[in-house]
Order: sequence, then structure tokens, then C-alpha cells
Amino acid sequence: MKLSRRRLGRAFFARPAPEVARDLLGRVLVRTMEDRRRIAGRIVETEAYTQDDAASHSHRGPTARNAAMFEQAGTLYVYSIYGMHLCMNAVTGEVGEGSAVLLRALEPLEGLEIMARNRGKADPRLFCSGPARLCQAFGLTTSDDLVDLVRDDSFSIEAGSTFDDPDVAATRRIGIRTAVDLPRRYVVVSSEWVSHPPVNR
DNA sequence: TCCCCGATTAACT
DNA sequence: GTTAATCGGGGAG
Repeated sequence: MKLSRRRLGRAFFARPAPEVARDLLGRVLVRTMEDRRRIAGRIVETEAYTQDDAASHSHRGPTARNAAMFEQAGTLYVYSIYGMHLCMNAVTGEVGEGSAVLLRALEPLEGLEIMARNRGKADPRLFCSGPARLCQAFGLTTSDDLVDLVRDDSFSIEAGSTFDDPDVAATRRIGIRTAVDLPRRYVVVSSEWVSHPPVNR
């Protein structure tokens, strides 16, 4: 499997969130640390959130917490949840649109020993198979909110590979209480690295 | 100001 | 399958 290291540009993210969420499967999230070491993982599970969606943080308009969601496409939106976890999103669409894609699971590719240390686990299956797990594996903090995935050195998304439609399932999203029927979670069906097998719709 | 609860995880039974 | 852990945002008053 040859993975392209071409960095995804602004135009990739400046599309509707469901389209970007689907197209992000197979792409590679990369963190380049100050000593140039890389942490990388291939995206195998995403969820799309738009402002007209009652389950989205942007639904009630801009606030201090969700400000990143209203920035330009390719901006990183990092938020804390349950008082102890972080989740990360790539902002999509037009400036001010308030849409983004939640990264829910990755297949670890590079920097596995760093992931193991950050996670406090030895089993690679526990590194990035969940939205808060992958943030911990990559060593994210809330100060990474508003990073530009297109221009900044610290985080980027590379072209990697793509999956054909038969390899992808669109299912209901995980952990939300409203708009539960919208099929806006995208999963690589055969992947061993997803957070939740695609059993629900 | 107070209070409730979440785009979760891990350790239980 | 159930539940504790643990924090800040934001709606209610």
C-alpha cells in the first residue's frame, strides 16, 4: 500500500462536511514534533457536523468554545469533553459556516513508541481507536485549537490513500442524543482500527 | 452565581 | 451492560 505524502490543501476542506468526512478516510493525520519526529495515523472513522444539525456544537451559533468551527476550512477545532478528554475536528466549508469533521479513529503508522507512551498502553489497538484516544496518542492539548492543518508545521493531513464505496459504511453517529438518525458517521468496514464496528445502520 | 450534563473511556458486574 | 471519573460551557434564574 503506497501512501502519498502530498499535503491536503485548502480546497480539500472547503467542501460540505459530509463530503469531506467521507473523503478523509484513508488520508493520513501527521503531527511533526519540534525535534522533527513524526506521529502519523491513517484515518478510518469520521463524523460530519454542520450548523443546521442539532447535535453540532455550532448549532446555537459562535461562542468562545466553538470559535474555531467558524474559521476557514482546514482549521483544527479541539475541545474538551467529560472533563477529562479531548476531541479533534477539521473545519470544513465556507468561513462562518460552522461545519467540521470529527476524527474518531486512526490506524497507527508512525511514532508508535510515542503513542504507547502517551497512551500508557502497549496494545496498538488501544492507541487511536476512539476520538479521545487518538488525541491522547498524538499528545494534543487545548492549545492546538485553531492550528491551521494547511499551513502550520505542527499538524497536517496527507493525501495517503482512498477507499472505494464498497469498503465504506455510512452509519449513525456515536454518543449523541439529538439528530441520532442522520447517517453522518463514515467507517472503513474492514478496518481493525475503528472505535465501534459499523453494526448500527 | 449556580447547576446540569456532554461528539468518552476504562473498569467494573 | 453499567457506572464512576472529573471539568468547563452555557442556559436558567
